Amino acid sequence: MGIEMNVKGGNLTRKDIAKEAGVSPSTVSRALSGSPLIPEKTVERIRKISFRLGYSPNILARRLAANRSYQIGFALEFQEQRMRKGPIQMSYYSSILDAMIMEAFPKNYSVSIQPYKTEGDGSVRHFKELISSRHADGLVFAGLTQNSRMPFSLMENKIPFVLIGTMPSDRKILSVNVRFEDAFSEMFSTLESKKYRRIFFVGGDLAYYHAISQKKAFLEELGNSRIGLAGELKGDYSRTSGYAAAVEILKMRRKGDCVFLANDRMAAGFYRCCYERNVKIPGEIGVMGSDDDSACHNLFPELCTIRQPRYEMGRIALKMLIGTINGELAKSVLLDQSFISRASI
Amino acid sequence: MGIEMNVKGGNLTRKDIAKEAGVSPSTVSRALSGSPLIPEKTVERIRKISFRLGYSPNILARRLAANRSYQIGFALEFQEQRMRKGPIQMSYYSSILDAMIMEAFPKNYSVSIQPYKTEGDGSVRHFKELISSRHADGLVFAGLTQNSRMPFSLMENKIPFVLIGTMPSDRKILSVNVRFEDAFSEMFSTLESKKYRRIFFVGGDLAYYHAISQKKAFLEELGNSRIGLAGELKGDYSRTSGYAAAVEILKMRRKGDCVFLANDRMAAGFYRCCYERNVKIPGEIGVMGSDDDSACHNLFPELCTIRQPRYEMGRIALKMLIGTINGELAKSVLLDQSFISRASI
DNA sequence: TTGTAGGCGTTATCAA
DNA sequence: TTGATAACGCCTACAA
Repeated sequence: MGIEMNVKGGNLTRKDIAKEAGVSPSTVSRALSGSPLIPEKTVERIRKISFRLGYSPNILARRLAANRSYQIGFALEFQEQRMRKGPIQMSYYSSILDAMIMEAFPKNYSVSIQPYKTEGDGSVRHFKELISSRHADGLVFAGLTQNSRMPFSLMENKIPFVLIGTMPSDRKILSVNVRFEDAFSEMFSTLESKKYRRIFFVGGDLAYYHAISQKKAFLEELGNSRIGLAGELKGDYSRTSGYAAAVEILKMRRKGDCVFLANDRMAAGFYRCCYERNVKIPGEIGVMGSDDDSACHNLFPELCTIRQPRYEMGRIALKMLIGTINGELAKSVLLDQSFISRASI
Repeated sequence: MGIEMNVKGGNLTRKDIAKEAGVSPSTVSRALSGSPLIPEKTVERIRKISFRLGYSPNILARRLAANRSYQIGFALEFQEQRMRKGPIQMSYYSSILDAMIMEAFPKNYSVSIQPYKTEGDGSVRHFKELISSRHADGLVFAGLTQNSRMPFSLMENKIPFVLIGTMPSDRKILSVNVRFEDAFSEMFSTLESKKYRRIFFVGGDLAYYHAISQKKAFLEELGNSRIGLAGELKGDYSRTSGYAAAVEILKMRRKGDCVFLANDRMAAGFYRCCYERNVKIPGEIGVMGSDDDSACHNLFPELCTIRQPRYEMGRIALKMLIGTINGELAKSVLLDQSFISRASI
């Protein structure tokens, strides 16, 4: 025999199980949700019947009764220009998402991406609706620009949320961020041991906290080292900006120089320029990126980088958020990055 | 003045709006869900009041009443070995997910990832529960192995679902797949025009429909061309298997040879080997991959490849699924790939 | 054109 | 230890 399910036309409900077990619907509810009131024997019997009939409680009803969606929204901005190609830059956030899902799964939460377009206060209203309509119990934001007022408006509206990679000026706002100092310090001592003398800095888009904070820490730790600053260039995290930086840097470079780019993507642009001009890495110039972006694991020689604990950040953010939703107190978290020495220096 | 919201302690409901507007709750419902029964004037008034009070219908109640979750599950297998790093290979599916979300968004559906572990018939039961408990109205599967019985069991259990990249033997099962022939045909004529004489084939993991079908089409179209088969190697889609293939191929290669690898990842492994041995691409050997994987856009020289319309596949799969859920008839779809000529040949 | 009332399937409270 | 029963907030016949 197989499993006999849905013999009945409509939906199977508690009632059906109750009838089959000769108990009342509430007993079924209690038995199935692990209430201590019901004796083990009854629980077992009801469980068996439910399994045999293929019954599982209607989650929609449960959610309504609990007034909770058990859903976490991962708010990601989408760009209409890139419509029909990938308006959400999902691949960039995939490891964070991965972490959030795996963290949510055993807690019976699910994660859904909430795409949004920034448009003044409209988006705050949008999120407020998301919460009050119970689409989600809370939100995780990643990649907000530093000057966004969003977190404050969300706060005022009592929306449960956690920021990833954006440092709020208000302590009460929950966030998960990284510390740059230790990784840079390790990077510079490695560079010293490899006899590098000067370093170029190619920064990221300063609209983001990450870029600002990274630059600050870079310069600070550089000051503590015996490496000299060869030059400072602006980038915007794009591969083309890394390429453009390379064009300049390759002109100015001297023996014993290396370059740090604010993310691996830009480093890939740098590599490309070196490839085209037949400049040897690390022979003629050392190259370092940041993020340990898996898309850059294809570069040769392997790119030396600073790893962001993105998976860990996603995991913690979700944990904090669920805690907050359940009324626990949570505190913002700062994680350490790690310097990954590879063949490009 | 700002927006006055949630002055009331509990939740704002239809009733509150009804009272404010001097109508009954059902009128509010109808007005807000675009029923043709209510005159435009009333609708407008109710809408204004709702907006002013910050009311939006409780989606949980709506879902319960409709007996629909308005959620689509994207079923992805996770690997416990890779726990704490990214057990779901999200980045691989990110553009499909991106597409599904954007397609679902305007239709008021949301997409949530449903991680699962394959374990005999247990997973079918898991999915059946997902549906009967109304966690999701339907499921999208990507990357099932060809010999999986899953689709048939799902079918028997009347679970609405669509497969991406797995060709079911049963016509009644909905799927979105790609045709290989035209792209290969174009590839071979390009190779002819570039005076290539022989080609190596490095296949993918033959557990997948994609790999089987790809190989078949490759050999067929090769037969129609003037290019010769230099050798056939096995791969498993991993970078290391591409590297291993390279080791063999570089030994056997002659002038006028090129190689096709079943995906770009393996091609990246091939590149690495060439880099290490200082073999020039395409000077000493031409290289082609498949998928147009964005993670391989960092390769130099740019990798010639065959593009999978992954975004389009995700979009169509979701459209088909929602159609099916709503009782429409849908038909499986075969999309064309496109050959992307780049500097590596 | 609008209102009334029953139903959706739970959970939780209060009795028994 | 169990059983009624009232929420939960919306949708939708059916009635007016």
